[in-house]
Parts: sequence; structure tokens; C-alpha cells
Amino acid sequence: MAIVDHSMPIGHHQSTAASTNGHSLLNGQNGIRSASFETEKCPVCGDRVSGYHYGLLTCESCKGFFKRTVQNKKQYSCAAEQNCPVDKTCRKRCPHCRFQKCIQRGMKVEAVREDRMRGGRNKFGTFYKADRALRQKNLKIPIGVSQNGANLNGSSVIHTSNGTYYNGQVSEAHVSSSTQDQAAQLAYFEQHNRLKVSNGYETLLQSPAVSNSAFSEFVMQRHAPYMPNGDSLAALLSHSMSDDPLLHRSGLVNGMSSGFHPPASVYSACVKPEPFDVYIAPSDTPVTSESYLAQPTNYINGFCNPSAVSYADMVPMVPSTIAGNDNRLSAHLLPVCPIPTEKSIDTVFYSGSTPSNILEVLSTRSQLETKRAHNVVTVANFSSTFSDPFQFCLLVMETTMNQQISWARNEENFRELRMDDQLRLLNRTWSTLHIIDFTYSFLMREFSYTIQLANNRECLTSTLTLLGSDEFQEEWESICNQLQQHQFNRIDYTAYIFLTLFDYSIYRDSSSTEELQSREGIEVFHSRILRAWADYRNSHPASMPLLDLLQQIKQLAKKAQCNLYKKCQSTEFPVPQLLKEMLEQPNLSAEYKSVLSPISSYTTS
DNA sequence: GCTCAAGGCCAG
DNA sequence: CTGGCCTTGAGC
Ligand SMILES: [Zn+2]
Ligand SMILES: [Zn+2]
Repeated sequence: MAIVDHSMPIGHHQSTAASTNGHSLLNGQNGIRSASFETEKCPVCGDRVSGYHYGLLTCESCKGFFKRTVQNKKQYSCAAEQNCPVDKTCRKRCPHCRFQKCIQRGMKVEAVREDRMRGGRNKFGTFYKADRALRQKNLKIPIGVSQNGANLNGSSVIHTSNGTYYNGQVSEAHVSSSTQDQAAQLAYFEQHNRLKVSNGYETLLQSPAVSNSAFSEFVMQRHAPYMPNGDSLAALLSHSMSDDPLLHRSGLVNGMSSGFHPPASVYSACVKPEPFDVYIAPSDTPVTSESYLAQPTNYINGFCNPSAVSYADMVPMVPSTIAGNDNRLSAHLLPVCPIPTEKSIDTVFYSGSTPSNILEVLSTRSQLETKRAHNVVTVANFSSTFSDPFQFCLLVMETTMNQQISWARNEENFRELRMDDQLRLLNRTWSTLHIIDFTYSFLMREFSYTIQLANNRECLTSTLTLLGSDEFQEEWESICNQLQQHQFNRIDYTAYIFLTLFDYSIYRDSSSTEELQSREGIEVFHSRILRAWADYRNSHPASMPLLDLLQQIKQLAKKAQCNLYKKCQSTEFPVPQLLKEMLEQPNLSAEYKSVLSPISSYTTS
């Protein structure tokens, strides 16, 4: 490599702390570690990452920029349309858009210390650690085909340079990492806070910064999406369309009046002293949606039409205890800017480049590993607190489903679908996706056979995987064995996920032209994945054992879902909101009946 | 003790 | 204002 001398991670130098080997990161025992972010690109500008800063892996300059901005409470404004591209070469040009992107990518204002205390560690440490562990692990996954690892991040393959419009998303294609960071963190921290709830006594009092800080920010963000009519999923999806609540606030939003500076500036989250222990709402089940205003029905095509959309009407869910201090959310929820959406999957997805690359690229760019990483963290967290296996499963499922949705809505292809399609697809496929994720995690030994719970109890991994059922354990184990025999790997897993998610059969019977169009888009994508996968496997879709297995998994998911539905009817534990809604979709009841009757003598009314 | 993210410094 | 390099210090 030509740039060898720059390859030492910056931020480390010999002069520090009498460390005997200042260059330990490059060689020796720690060599592996350095590799973990040596290849990473800053999710904000694409420059070389120097470590975790304010919540995620970023470069040194974005770190500095972010720090200065937050410390000095700077208010930038954009001379253009708030969608300036931000990359290494032009990041200086528009600080407004740069900062916006920082936030959007998940940098945390609350990690900037108000008291300016140096050194030490903060609460994000655990997240960094978990994230690092995962990245590392995933580096070691064998790739399978001739391609070598070097290509993993070379996603330059992927893009034509179309749109700079929507927050530069497209032009960022070269950034390999962390479009997921934010979602990931949210999920991560949510769990922590939720745990606090369940243990949590002390918390409420000792958090000086709580009232307007970090926490409420993230709670808002996290729960903002819930909707009044029980449409959590829709809300979760639509909320995300323009990303982060924190940002739409510097001055003129979409040409609206500029004088208004909501009290809840981003900086309010800047937290005082270090151990900012955030507390959580004193409810241990996910918040319900009573505090929402009615949602004017229009989220279906929401993201196409900025003015028609009623993001501003969506009042985020804030736990009642802290709800007092914010009505400022509406400002947050304004869409950042319209998203052009003639783009169909087809155009979004690149069209040239060899088929088998598609999965490679998807696998890398879609950050499936990160999603799974958070599943692992979720499990770890809940398992230490809960002792009842079913309750444990419910909570894990609820949380991971949130993560699933966050993941999906950020996924480059999925997010281009009409909202309506997104809803249907997720409604349709969540249980299968769950099973695939957990099964793959199991195969990767991210979970062992059983999961140790509190009070010395345990939960079979198969139970958790199968949505809390233990009836199908053998069937699942058999599937696992077969997957293993076929050397099911990361690429196969990626194919499984995408083939499942993009299930065009949801429109099998539809006749409206709109739906047919949707169906076609999804189908095209689906078949492209299928071809790529077959190509990768040197096989034909018609004769792929792994494809048969996927069908089996889908069947299994269906059964498991029915079972879960049944169990939820009679459980003593509260069924979390989102899960409940996913289970109780009206159109499913018939299906539950038909699936259940052959297996068991379950009788519905 | 060592780590490594956070703050500080300052030439450009 | 930027960003590369330097110092700190809680937590492991
Ligand atoms: Zn950067
Ligand atoms: Zn700009």
C-alpha cells in the first residue's frame, strides 16, 4: 500500500503515558484490533476513522468539529437547501449540513461534556465495547467466494452519482460503515434504560440532567413513532423517513420562519458531569400510545410529499413522567426535506456489476451484523434481569422488532418503497426475519444452546428463536443442522433476509395499478437477489436446497407466530405494544385459524 | 498500570 | 474555523 505511513491509527503516539510500545497498534498482539477500524470510513465524511467519538466511529476532524459545535452552541445555517453533500473534500463548506449529518449518523451531543472534564470513561463505553467486539467478529467470517476481504469496503462499485438531493444519501455510497449507527445505539440504550426501569429505584432522583437532556432526547426519538390508532409500525416507519429528531432545528426549516428557536435545542442534551446516568420511564412495558394526537391518515405515501405529511402532528411518545418538558417535538419531526421518490428499487439499486457481487455489497452495506449485534446485546441485557422465559422472549422480541424496523427503514432499498409497501412487508415477514436472525446468530455461536436467565433459570435458544414456543424445537434443530451442512454463511444469510423481506407475494391478488407497480418493483428486486444468490452458489434457483430450507423456515415462522398469538391470549405478562399489534393484524386471524387447526385443536371463536 | 475517548492546544 | 497532535483520568 502506498499510504503506509498514514495507516497508524491516529490519536496514538509514542509520547503518551510511558507506554512501552507506542506502536503496539500496528503490530504484535493488538494488531488485530487496529484492523477493526483501520478500514472503516467516517460515516459523516468518509475520512479515516480514528476511534469512537461521541457515539460512533468517526474521523478526527468530525470529532473536533462536533465538539466545537456543541461546546460553543453554534448555530449554523445553510446557504443552500440543507442537503449539501458532506465528504472529505467539501466538509468545510457547509457546517450546517455537516453537523446535521453528524447528528443524523448518530453522534451524541450528550457525550460532549458540559463541564469539560477531561479523561475518564463515559456511559457509551459499554456500547463501544460491544460494537467493537462485533465488528471484530464479523471480520473473521469467511467470505466464501474468490473475492477477498479487501473488497469488502470497496463499495465504490455500487453507485452512480445520481441524487445529491436527499441529504446526500446517495452520494455517500462510498462510506462503508454505519448507516445503522444511530438505530443501533438507540436500541442499545433503550435496553439499558429499560433495564433500569426494572431494577431501577435510585435513578429518578439522581439525574440532574434529566429534565431536558440526553435522555428525553432519546426517549423521544425512540418512542416518537407510536401512533394513536395502534399503528406503531406505521409510525416507526414514517418517523424515520427523515431521520433524526434532533436536527431540524437550526434556523430556517424549509423556508419556514427562522426566528423560532425551540427551547429544546440540540444542546439541551449536552450533559453535565460525566456519569450521566439516564433514567427511564417508570413503566416497564413499552409505552402505549395514548398521548398521541390523531394522525391524519396520510402516512401512507408520506415521504413523497413534505407538505402533505403530518409529521408535525405526530406527537412522540414520552413517558408520562417526563412528558412535561416537551412539546417541542413537532419541530423535530419535520421532514428534513422531501424525498424524491420516483426512484424505484430498480433505479436505486445499481444495475451494472456482476450478480454475485450484489449480495456481497448488500451484506456489507446493509449492516446486518450490526443489527444482529444488537440482538445479542438485547438478549444479554434482558437475560440478566428477567427470569421467566416467556416474559424474557416477549421483551426481547419487542426490542429486536424495533431494531428490525429501524434496520429496515434505513436499508437502502427498502426505504425507497412506498410506506404502504413497507408496512405490509414488515407485517408479513417479521417473524421469519426474527427466526432467520436468531438462527444465524446461533450458527455463528453468538448464542449458545441455552440462555441463562436471572434466578438461575434458563431459556432455550430455540425457544427465543421460535418466538417463545418450545413446540418446534426439533424441527428447528434439524433445520440448523441442514444449514450447517450446506455451510450456510454470511452471504446466504443476507440472501435469506432480503428474499424474505422483499416478499412480493403480498400483492398476489391485487389489482390496483399502484399495487401492481409496487409488486413489480419488489419482484424485480427479489429476483435479482435470487439470481445473484444462485450465481454465488453456482446453482439454479430451482435446485437449491437452501431455498427449500428457507421455505421450511417460513412455514415454521408461521406456526410459531400462531403459537405466540395463542400464548399471548393467556399469558400473565403484559404483551408489549408493537408485538401485540404485529400479532393482531386483522387479516391474520383467518390465517391463525388455518394454521393452527391442523397442528393442534386450538379453537377460535 | 493500561486503555482510549474526551478535552485542549495551536499552526495553518 | 480546521484538524492533527497532545494530555487526562475513570474504569477495567
Ligand atoms: Zn469525518
Ligand atoms: Zn448546507
